[in-house]
Amino acid sequence: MPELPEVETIAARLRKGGRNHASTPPLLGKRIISAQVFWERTLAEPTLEKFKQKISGQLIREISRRGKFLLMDVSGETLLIHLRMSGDLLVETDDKLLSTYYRMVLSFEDGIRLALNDPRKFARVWLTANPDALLSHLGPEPLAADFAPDLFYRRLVARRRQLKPLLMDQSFLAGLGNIYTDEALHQAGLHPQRISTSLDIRDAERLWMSIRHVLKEGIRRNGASIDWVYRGGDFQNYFRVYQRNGEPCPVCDTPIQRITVGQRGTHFCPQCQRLEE
DNA sequence: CACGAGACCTGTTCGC
DNA sequence: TGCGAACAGGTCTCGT
Repeated sequence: MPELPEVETIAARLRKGGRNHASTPPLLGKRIISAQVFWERTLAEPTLEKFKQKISGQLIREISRRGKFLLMDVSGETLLIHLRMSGDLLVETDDKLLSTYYRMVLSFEDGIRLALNDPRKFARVWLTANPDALLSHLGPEPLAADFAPDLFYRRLVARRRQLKPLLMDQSFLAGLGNIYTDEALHQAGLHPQRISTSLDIRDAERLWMSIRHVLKEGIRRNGASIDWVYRGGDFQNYFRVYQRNGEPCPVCDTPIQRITVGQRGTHFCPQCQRLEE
């Protein structure tokens, strides 16, 4: 489910509380009373015993995001959550029933709970004093002020790879997944299988702009909500190519095509995104 | 180094 | 209707 805009939306909701439809209290400044883990592999680090003991009584001091990781600072340590394919975080009160797909629940003071809902069980949670061990391999934040187009160009031509798998490589750039990569490449008019070294500075600048534009739009729409994992965003209504195979390209009306690139379903316009000039 | 296949998981949708 | 295959917003590890 979650790429950068979805994780950013969730982080903001946990920080400030839910706005629009679902009104939930902020977790910032709240104290954790206890933890329950229903699928052991969800907890990557430390052991279940140590985790329960260390997390109890902790105050949430800060909530942030790096790439697709959600970070919650507690005293001396950081709680990191990666939602992978089907994870979601729900804030609720403890008179609600636990869902079958809850893999971990943190109970806060005032009867508030944070539930990690994750049907496919891919999500992972870490509690560590050294979050950099997990985060240091990540590439730049695409929305950061110091992520400049010329830096992006240099990184692109430093490797010889197809654009789509390269953009989704978290060590190259942190935060893009299948949806936003397809959308950004379409907007930039670049074929997903175009080789990175073949780009000139103008191509790179266009792609830089498209990536940032698409991510900002995603955040503005509170992320995308598709399938049965609904979370309140509506960016799915603004997809130009993702899961729109057969539908007309919004730019030129050519039917959108679906191919497989790097084992991932890939959507593009064969007219706007040509392999060779 | 780059790439493909297979794992990890469960649920939905599609095709016969 | 039923049943298997394909597919799903991610990442890791292994072999070539």
